Amino acid sequence: MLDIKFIIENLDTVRDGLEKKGYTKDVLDLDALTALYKEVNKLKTSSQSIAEEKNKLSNAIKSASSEERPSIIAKSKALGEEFKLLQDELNTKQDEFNLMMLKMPNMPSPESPIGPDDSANVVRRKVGNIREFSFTPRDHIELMEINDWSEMERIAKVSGSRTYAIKNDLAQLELAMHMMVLDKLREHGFTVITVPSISKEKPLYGQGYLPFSRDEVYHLPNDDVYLSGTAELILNSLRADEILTENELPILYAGFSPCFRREAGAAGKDTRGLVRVHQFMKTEQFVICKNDINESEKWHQKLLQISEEVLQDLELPYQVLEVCTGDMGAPKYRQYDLEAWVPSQNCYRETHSCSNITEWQARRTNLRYRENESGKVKFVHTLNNTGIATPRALVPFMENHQNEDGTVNIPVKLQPYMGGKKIIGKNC
RNA sequence: GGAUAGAUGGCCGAGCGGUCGAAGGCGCACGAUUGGAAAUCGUGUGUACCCCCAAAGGGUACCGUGAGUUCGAAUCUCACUCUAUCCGCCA
Repeated sequence: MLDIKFIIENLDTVRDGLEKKGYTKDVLDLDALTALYKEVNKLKTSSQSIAEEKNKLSNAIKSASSEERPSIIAKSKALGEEFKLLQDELNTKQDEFNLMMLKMPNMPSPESPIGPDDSANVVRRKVGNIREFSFTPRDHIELMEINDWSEMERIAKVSGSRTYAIKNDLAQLELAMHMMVLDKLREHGFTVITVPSISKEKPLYGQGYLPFSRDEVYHLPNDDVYLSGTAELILNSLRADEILTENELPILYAGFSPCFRREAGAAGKDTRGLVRVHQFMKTEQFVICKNDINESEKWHQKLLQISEEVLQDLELPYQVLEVCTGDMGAPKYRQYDLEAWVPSQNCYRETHSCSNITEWQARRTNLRYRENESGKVKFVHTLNNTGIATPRALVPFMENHQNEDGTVNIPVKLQPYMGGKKIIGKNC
């Protein structure tokens, strides 16, 4: 959420930001928003002055004589009626205003490339060499089949499409990746935390998932709860409504959780294999820091660096993509995606998404801190980034590290988490 | 699933229709005292919003959430949420 006062004082900047993010006037009308804000304030002023008068009368009653009492009560009662009418109108307008504010996206960073969709994303750098195969490489599905690493067809019968079951060394590999990343994050000062995948509705508004994309999230109507698509959802609301001390910041969470996504908008995309599934596991990096753009940009770079280290430790070639204004989601100020090379698709595929949200989420969750020097209460900045997400990360992993006989090499950094194994597969 | 108890400020805790934004304590900040500190004493100590160019000032709301009763609600009524304990079930 943005600050309404900021919006009003910087109408042109905000209009420009909206445009860059792909919001046209018929989606979000700033003139209507400011007019509504003024109307709400007017109603507030008049309803508050009635409340004031009413309070005065009520207070007068206790000291009034029994003769004056009935007339004061009658007066106060009449004011009460008037108050209620105004209050109803105010509530309606206020709800309308709140909804509009919930729909306002964050302003993009001036550093972000400007463009309407992913075609305008900019490759900032490529790291690692794309391997030249001396044989015809297999895709990850074939590799799983020849090594007896999966039960893809059978699990589809049990659990439906876009689910996966992997076994033997590959199952161990999946968990090993998370352990490796959690260890790394702990070394960087993160608090390792495992969180539920069950969420009430409110955190979805806090994160900025709602009111934007209800279709994407699983809803369990019997209990009116939702299945979380990322630990970010939970971690973002974990400290909601608190006023932290500045000394507590930054708060660094390494959150592990199963994640659920309906993939409603991805029909027909990546239907086979491990790239896009309804349920997966993710270790998430989440940062809560001071309200200072230099501070949060510093953390943004730090998070990016950590996930680059992860891909480097996994010895995967990757590129750093800076996401353009039109392709980043509403909550985001600035976003990088990391994409690892997938030989069978002859392209880079997203493994990490690293975002600075600035205070946009904190305004929604009402998460603040008291500044040491000024004693002022300010909204925190939040940031999030993937640590590692499986099984997707297994796709570039298997394909890049495969040998001609179908075995897969384990990079040195991961070997301790694989019981010292240097290579996995049926033929080794 | 069944049965009880409960939800008050940063924390503990009183209040059970008006004088309550809320006693008292702890904590915290500032000041006095001290060579310095501890102890002691004094003062202060929530958030959001509205009016106001701003400051000063004035006002409204908030005692889990939402509705209701009343001239007036932390206090009474209802619903909901959450927490604790016991029983049952269970990885």
